[in-house]
Amino acid sequence: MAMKDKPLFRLPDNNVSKIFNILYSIYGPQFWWPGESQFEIIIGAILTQNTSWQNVAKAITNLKEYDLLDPKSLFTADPYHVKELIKPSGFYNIKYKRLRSFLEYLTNYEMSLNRLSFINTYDLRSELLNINGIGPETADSILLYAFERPIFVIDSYTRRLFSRLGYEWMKEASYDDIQAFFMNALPSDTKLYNEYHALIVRHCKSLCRKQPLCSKCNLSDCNIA
DNA sequence: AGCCAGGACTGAG
DNA sequence: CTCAGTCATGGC
Repeated sequence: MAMKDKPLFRLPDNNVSKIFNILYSIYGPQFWWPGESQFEIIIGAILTQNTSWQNVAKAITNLKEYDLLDPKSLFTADPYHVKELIKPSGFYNIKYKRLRSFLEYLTNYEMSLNRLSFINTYDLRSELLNINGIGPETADSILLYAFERPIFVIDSYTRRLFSRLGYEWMKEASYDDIQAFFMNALPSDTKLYNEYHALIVRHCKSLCRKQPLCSKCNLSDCNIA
C-alpha cells in the first residue's frame, strides 16, 4: 500500500472517535497550525486569544514585514513599534505584555526555542502556565502545534459543539476535566489531536454558530449515547 | 449597527 | 474563592 493511501488513525470504538471520523470525512485534513515557524506558531497562539484568526494574520504579516518573527528581534524591538504592528489583533497593549513575558521567560534559555524542546511535556506545560498571559488553552496550543506534543487543546468551540452533541456537562466543566475526557477517549497521538482540534474549529466557524445542531452536515447522526 | 472572535488576568466582595 | 469587568480591532 502506498504511503499516501495509508489510513489515518486507528481509533477506539467510541463516540469521540465517531465524531472525529465524521468531521474528517466532511472537511479532510486541515494542515494546522496555519503558521510556518515554531516561533510564529507561538506568537499566533498568544495573539489569537479571544480574537479571530483573520485579525491575527494581519498582525503576523506586519511582524514578518519588519523581520520580527524571531525571539531576539522581537525582544529588542521598540515596544511602541511592536504594538503598532500587532494592533489589528486587538488587546494590543496587554498582548504586547504577554508576548514580552514569554520572551522574558525565553531569556532563561538563551532565547532558544530549541532548548525548550528538550523539556518533558509535563514540565514544559507547567512552565508555560507560569508565564503571565499564558493560560491552559494557549499553553496547550503551543505544546501541540509548536512542540508537537500529544496534548489535546480545549477551546470554546469544543465546549459548544460537544455540549450540543449531548455532552452538556462540558458547558460548566473545568478545562482540565474536559481535556482529560478527550485524552482518555483517544490514543495519545499528536497528529490526531492536531487534526481533531483543527476540525472542531473548522466546523464551528462555518456551521455551528447559531444552530443547536448542524443541519447542513450529518453530525446529528452521531447517536450520542 | 451591534455582536462576536481559536482567553486570561485583576480586583472586589 | 468566585466572578464580573477589562482588554480592542475588524469582519459580518
